[in-house]
Amino acid sequence: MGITRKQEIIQIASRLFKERGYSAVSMRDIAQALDIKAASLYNHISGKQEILATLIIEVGEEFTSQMSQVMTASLNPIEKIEKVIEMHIDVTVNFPDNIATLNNDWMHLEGIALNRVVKMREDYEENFRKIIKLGISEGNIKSQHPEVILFSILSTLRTLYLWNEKRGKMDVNVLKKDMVSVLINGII
Amino acid sequence: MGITRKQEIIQIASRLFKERGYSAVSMRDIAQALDIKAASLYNHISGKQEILATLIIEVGEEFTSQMSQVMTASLNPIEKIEKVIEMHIDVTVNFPDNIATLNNDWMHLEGIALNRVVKMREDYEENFRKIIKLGISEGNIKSQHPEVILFSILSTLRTLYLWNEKRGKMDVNVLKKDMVSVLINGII
DNA sequence: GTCTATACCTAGATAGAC
DNA sequence: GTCTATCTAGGTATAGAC
Repeated sequence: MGITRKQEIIQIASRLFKERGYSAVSMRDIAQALDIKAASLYNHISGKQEILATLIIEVGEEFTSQMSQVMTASLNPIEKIEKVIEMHIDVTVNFPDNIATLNNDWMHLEGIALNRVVKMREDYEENFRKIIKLGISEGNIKSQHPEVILFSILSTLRTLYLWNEKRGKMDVNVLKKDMVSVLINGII
Repeated sequence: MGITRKQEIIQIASRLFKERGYSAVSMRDIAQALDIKAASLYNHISGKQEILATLIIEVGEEFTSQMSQVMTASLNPIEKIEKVIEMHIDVTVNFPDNIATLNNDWMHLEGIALNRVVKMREDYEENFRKIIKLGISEGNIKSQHPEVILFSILSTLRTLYLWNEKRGKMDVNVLKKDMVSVLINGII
């Protein structure tokens, strides 16, 4: 009961999309990496768009579900941010290629898949923003532009996937501890 | 004495590359945005590769030159990091489209242009790493994995270009002050 | 489930008229 | 400096044999 051929195609494709981007990878490239001909791919997927939509929505739903767990947990804002950072590191370790494609190629989605993903992203940001604003109003977070805080943390987390060579040598739990420390307490 | 047709082509192209990525933008797209035919582009540039190389190297050299000024300035490590943050915000304001392409499409460069850009990037990171390590050894920066600090700050700075809608409403000097504060002192 | 063959389209780029 | 016309290569996708 290994993975299906469809999952295999999506896995290989996401690795190629990460390296070269969706538009620069052809169906022939994907097929070649699987040692089959391009035409054979169409027995398992409807087209290139389906590959893109599947792998982006897979990781998008993971983020959505994890974020909603954080939102309903009984933690203070700082603790929630810590959880979000740790969660983001876990998802990056589990779906590094999907995240690259989500970040860089979401705009090549077509139809309702595009709308879904844009909405997921907005909801995710809005939840994060709520945590930060609550922390500011409670006096636990510096009274700074919440957008600057949101952007700084989120852009670091979103590009974690680029950091695999160095992270590979580092224990995930050490990385979490250090990341939380740097992003919350600063570097001084 | 306005800009040349070549500069105009590169300007339009960089905006399109930012929005859709290098591979998804055709020479016909670029031509259409200039209200001419694709064949006419070749009177001003040798091909699509030249457009890519020109706009990436332009901003790459800007970063390189600005970073070397910071390195030779008589400032302590924390002050140097502040300067790098401020510098990065300035370059982002001046070259937002070039930075998007540098970040996302550098791997589509061919020949020696690719080597040059990869080296520029490595040198830039290495300079930043030196500042952080010196700060740690002098006791002004937290004794944490320097790579985590480097990565956190750099990934925030590199994706600043994505943040144009909100930044547009914010004064550049306020943004610099807040960014320095968040990245150096944290959010608490 | 994979193949060959192919349809149809769009890509980057060039030639030569104006 | 821009045009039309065109070349060649490569793209996504389908039909039908095995």
